[in-house]
Amino acid sequence: MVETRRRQIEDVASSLFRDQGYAGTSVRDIARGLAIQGASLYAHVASKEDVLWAIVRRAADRFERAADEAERATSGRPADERLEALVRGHVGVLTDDVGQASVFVREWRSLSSERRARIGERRDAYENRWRRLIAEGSQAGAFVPADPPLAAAYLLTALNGIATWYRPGGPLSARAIAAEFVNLSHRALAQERHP
Amino acid sequence: MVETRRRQIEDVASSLFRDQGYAGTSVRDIARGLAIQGASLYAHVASKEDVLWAIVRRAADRFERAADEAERATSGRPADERLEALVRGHVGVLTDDVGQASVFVREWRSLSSERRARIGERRDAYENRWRRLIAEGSQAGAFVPADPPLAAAYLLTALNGIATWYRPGGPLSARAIAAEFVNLSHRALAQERHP
DNA sequence: CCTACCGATCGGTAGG
DNA sequence: CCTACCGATCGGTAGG
Repeated sequence: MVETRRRQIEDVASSLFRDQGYAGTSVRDIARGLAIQGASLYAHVASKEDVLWAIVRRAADRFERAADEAERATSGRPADERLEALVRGHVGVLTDDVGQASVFVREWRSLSSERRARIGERRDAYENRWRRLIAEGSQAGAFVPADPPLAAAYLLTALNGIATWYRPGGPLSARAIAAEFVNLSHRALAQERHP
Repeated sequence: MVETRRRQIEDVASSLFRDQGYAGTSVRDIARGLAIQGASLYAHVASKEDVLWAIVRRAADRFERAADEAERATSGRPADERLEALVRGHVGVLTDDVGQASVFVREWRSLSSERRARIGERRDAYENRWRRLIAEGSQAGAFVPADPPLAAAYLLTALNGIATWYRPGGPLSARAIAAEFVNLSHRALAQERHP
């Protein structure tokens, strides 16, 4: 099946791009991971950049869907609950496919300028969801007043760090990481409730 | 002066490595930034990797010195004060020379395996200082109990994110960033004092 | 998916 | 610091 082969290519490429970077990975490296000749890759893809583009777009889709779902499930709830859902969703996307997610996080700058601009907009829109929530929570008194752009950048990069060091099957389960990162993020922002 | 030219090379290279990555930057790109021929660079450096190596080492020196100074200045003080000093020092290193710091943060993986292992050790030792402080603070009751490796990873990558988006002369001063990031980090870990 | 191949660019050297 | 140059590798194409 054509789709399946494309996926294999993207999976192998994700893992190589993650380890060596896009520029540091050759078309022949990718082909070697599939046990085919370098030139044979072009039976399936139009260019090296197309592979990166496909990976980045699919990852962007996943982050957006996770945020949609988190916001849907917690709409109307207090800001700290909505934050928890957003964090949990984001961490889930990272740990479910670290290769893909880390390429999204780190290698999107290697895209050609037009494509870079396009996912740049999607990244901004995604980050804006976090800023908005932080602004709302600050105004509602649920959060300690914070600068929304700075606090969003702080949180998101803290979470995205997972893409750098997480290994499935390692000593830390995805669940344990999510639990701790939810706690840290919650405490960083949420107002203490004094009983 | 030989030292000065080396510095110019490293500064130009830092900025290019930051924007395009080490693998995505050619020796001729660096030379162009100095208005000399690509081959002329080799009158000053032995290899492209030597330039990366020099940048990474100097950045590592600065992070370690900042942590030494922070620990010296707050030794014997409560854990939350020591954390503040460590955060402030780390952020200061990042904002004082973003180019160099971001190469340290992101491009050290491009070093040859022997050198990568050597700064890997230094990075581990640096991260261990944070883990140790978090463990001590957790035990002393100054911090909400946290998993030291996870919490250290969370904090450090949150701070290191500055290397990605900070531009000197931008809308956010280094001082304002440091203040907000100190607050966020403090709240993420510190036990509330109930009056 | 393969073989054969291409022009461009890479990091780096020789010799001034 | 320059000119002239090198072998290796790069992304990609032609033609099966």
